[in-house]
Amino acid sequence: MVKFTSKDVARVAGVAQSTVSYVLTGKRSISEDTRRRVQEAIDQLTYQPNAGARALASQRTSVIGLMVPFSPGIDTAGQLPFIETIASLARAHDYDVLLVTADEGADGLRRLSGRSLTDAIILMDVQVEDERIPLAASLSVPVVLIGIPADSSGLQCVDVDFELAAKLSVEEMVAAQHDRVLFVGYPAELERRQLNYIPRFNASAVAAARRHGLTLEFISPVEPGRTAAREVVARLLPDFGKERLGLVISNSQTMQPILNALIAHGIVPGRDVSVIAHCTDEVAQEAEPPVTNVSLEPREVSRRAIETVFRLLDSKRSRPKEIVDLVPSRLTRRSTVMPPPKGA
Amino acid sequence: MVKFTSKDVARVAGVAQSTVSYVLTGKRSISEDTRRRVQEAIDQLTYQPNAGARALASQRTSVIGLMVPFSPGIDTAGQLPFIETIASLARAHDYDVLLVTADEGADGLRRLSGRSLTDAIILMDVQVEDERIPLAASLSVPVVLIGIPADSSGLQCVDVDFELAAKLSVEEMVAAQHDRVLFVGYPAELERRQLNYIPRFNASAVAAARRHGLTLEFISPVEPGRTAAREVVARLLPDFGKERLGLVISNSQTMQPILNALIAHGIVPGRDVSVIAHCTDEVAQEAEPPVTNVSLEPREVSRRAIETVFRLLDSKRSRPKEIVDLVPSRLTRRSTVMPPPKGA
DNA sequence: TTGTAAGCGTTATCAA
DNA sequence: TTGATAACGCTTACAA
Repeated sequence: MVKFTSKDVARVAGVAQSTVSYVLTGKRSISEDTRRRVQEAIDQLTYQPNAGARALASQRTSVIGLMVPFSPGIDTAGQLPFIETIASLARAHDYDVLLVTADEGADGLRRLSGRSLTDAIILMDVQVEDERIPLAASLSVPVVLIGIPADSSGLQCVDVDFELAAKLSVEEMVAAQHDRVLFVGYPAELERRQLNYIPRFNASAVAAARRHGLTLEFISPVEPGRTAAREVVARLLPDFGKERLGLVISNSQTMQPILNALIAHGIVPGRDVSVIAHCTDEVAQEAEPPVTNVSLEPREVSRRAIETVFRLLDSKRSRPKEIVDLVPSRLTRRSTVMPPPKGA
Repeated sequence: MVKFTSKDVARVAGVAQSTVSYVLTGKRSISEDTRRRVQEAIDQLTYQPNAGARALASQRTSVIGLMVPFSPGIDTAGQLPFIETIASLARAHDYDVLLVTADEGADGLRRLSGRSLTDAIILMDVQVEDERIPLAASLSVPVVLIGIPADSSGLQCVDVDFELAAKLSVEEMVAAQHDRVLFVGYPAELERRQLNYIPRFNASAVAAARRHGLTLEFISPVEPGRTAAREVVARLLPDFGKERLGLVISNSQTMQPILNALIAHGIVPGRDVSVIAHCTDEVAQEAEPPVTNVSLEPREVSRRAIETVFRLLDSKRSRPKEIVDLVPSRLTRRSTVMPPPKGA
């Protein structure tokens, strides 16, 4: 397969090479006749501009770097909606996505920026103390964070509103008049990684509980999978029936195993215990049984991240002030929360 | 952040610009003294070569294109191990990964190749009749397929050995002396997409069953999620206990819902029914209950795909003959298959 | 409205 | 072992 250049197109169309470029970029007004001849030549040769040459001349790559938290023990399923949405929306803006894994760390960022591989970078799964953050703020390409670091100065952040999610969960438990609410926490691997949403979620839960005079307990860490779930449920076994017990399951991956473990002991969510999970609506709907949830909105988070990227790319140099953009959760009732007691 | 070029490095090191290039690429022998001075200048300026310029001059991008089957209704969780493995292994070879979604179709391939965005392309989830295939074979960049199209001429394919997986499943059911084996099939969306592994899996199952005089039934399509699973189990309900029934669950996503539905009816896998699933070992191990499985090996498939990519990149021009590389499944017993009857 | 030509930052050839 | 220098294929002033 021979590859043609804009010079070839120019020759066929009988114009200057620069005219071909101007037809393509639209940065100059072109007579209708010329435009047509050039376009015909382009079609005839199935010409496409060379990306490297374009990047070199224009200082723009039309590529967005996406650093994803692939590493052992990560919530594998939860990442895909982010990646998918970012890839699709980037293309809608005529950008491509270069995928790098978080295990490259700060060096990865240095590489993307230093080699001018991308015009902007999106960082997923930012940690509280994250070596990439101070670097990110000093790069020549704009960086948008998904997640919130301890110090986000100079950077744009987008994240799920974990505070709201925790608050909604607690309030729903309060409304259903529970004596005791347990927060079933995150896998040790996630806690170790200092994802700041964990303290945000928990602190907000504590605050909301205090406001309503509710006692809160935290079980943590809890691994995903059946074994850990069975242990958690076994530990609670003596208390079911004695009191109105509510479980808030913080992590998507531990939800179904916990439900299974409950059911295995004949404990029916919505009758013998209340369960609220923090997960996407799709996951909640397809759970067994469908579980009342406060939503995660990975697609909306991604949409806003991409939007922020393009805002930054547009407003070259006039760096907009940093913001933390939180996507609110909605609570959807699916009958795993017990109705308030008869007497009420 | 100022960006330095190899010219700057040359000035600082007191050498010609081309010498800097040669130090970096190692395509020329350099005196130890010069190399050191250049390296010091590089370190001092934290110089990194511009990717676009490099691609333009060298005709190599050091980027691999990965086309992934993101689209509504796809097995979201199952894709990630592929993507992750490919991204990591590419980096190990000093390549980056450009992610494009399959909804771009053949145009996406044309773009990657035509604009010289990538040195090679990996196509995931190839369909039987796939508009991208004839195009792929004619591109100037090598293409490796994950999945097998109707006509793979001129292309390298890597895939899970679905035939073997089906055969192992049937043989295990035969060994446990089942009267009747049901294959619980794939979601309609997957069947519609003409993924060739579906007929491969099913045909192999039929052939193996015939060899052993076993009757096979197929339930298909079966959507993922609780609703469809409950329907399937409800339909079978009259037959449990009357005969030795075996279920082979073809699709990872329908497995847990089916298990849940069985358990909800008091039907215990491994005692009242046999279940074998085709899924990764991780998923099988964490299922409730842990399920006997024939393995999917997404990481091994990805590893071989990347290996093939680099083989093709090395053997420029001397295009190796096309191959279909199948990754074998292993059967792992986890007690969801009933022991053979006492009398035996 | 169009053409000419100077870069962009590398690689790689040709001399030395 | 090293230095000049001509590509690489585009974008974008500067002229016309």
